[in-house]
Amino acid sequence: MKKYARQSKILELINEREIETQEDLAVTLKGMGIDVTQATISRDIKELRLIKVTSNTGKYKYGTIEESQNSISDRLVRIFKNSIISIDAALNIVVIRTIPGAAQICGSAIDSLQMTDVGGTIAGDDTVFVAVRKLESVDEIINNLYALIN
Amino acid sequence: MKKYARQSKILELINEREIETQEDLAVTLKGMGIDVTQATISRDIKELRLIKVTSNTGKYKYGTIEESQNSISDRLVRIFKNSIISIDAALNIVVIRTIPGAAQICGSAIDSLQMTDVGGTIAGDDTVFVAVRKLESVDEIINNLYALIN
DNA sequence: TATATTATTGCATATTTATACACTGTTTTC
DNA sequence: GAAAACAGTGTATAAATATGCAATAATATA
Repeated sequence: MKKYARQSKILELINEREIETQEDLAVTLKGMGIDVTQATISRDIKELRLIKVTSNTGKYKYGTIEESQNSISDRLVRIFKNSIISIDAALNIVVIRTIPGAAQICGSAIDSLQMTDVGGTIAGDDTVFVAVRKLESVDEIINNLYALIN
Repeated sequence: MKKYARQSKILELINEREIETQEDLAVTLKGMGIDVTQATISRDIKELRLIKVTSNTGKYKYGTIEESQNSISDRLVRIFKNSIISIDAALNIVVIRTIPGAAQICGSAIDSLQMTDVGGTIAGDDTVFVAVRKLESVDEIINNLYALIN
């Protein structure tokens, strides 16, 4: 039973190097004396719950969910950056204008940020209304949003 | 520019249904009037940082890193369950016996749990030593480990 | 110990995913 | 406003991944 020894090495390897494919991993392991095929690695990866993530270079690489934690909000930030046109306020409503069709996804993004004092959001096609609980918090929320897109 | 509207729908869909493949997603979107090919979805999935996870049924499905958070330690638990033979103590050292070859991965797993008062671990082939900082904490750590495998 | 059961793996291949290239529409620059 | 630079997408296909089946090894059972 050398399954766990192999899986242990796999975890080690994906932390140390940029492993782009399962074949990659198979070759590397072979170089370390662990003889295994891509098929088995596919099964190992499923068991270990490894995921394919984009590395800094834009290439795909294997990683763990844990280490991808950080980049969770990267998605949201990217979406904001690319689709928000303006942020404004009308009393306790923050009004966000987006490029056409992007309001829904910006709304979900804001929801997922779970900012304090945000009561909820509603999105049309190119506009999001963010309901703020306290008038005093409006500025802070706007600042936070600006911070994200800069 | 309907990219963001589409991506928004994609996020919605993978939360509502078990989307197994990109083709799956393409067909579903088509049914909703959003005409798109698998190639574009591949690109969307990269941008949205979606991942392929195993659903309850053992099948693959697409999901977000966020929602996979919970299952982080599932991997460790599974490994423990399958490879630990016994847990014992010698003064401030917790001694874990595993099936041959599995000690390394159990060691990493314990490290990643970041339990309080665990100074460090060292693993051979079928044995892990866990150095505990305080004698009083040994029992608690052993209990925690037992809890994991039951 | 012999037999039955289960787990692990490779091989071959079907399925799935990523991408080079070309085309179109949009934005920027001069 | 024309030219240039860029973003988004489909098509076709290369590349990568998952899996049915069969063989083998490990484990449990009688």
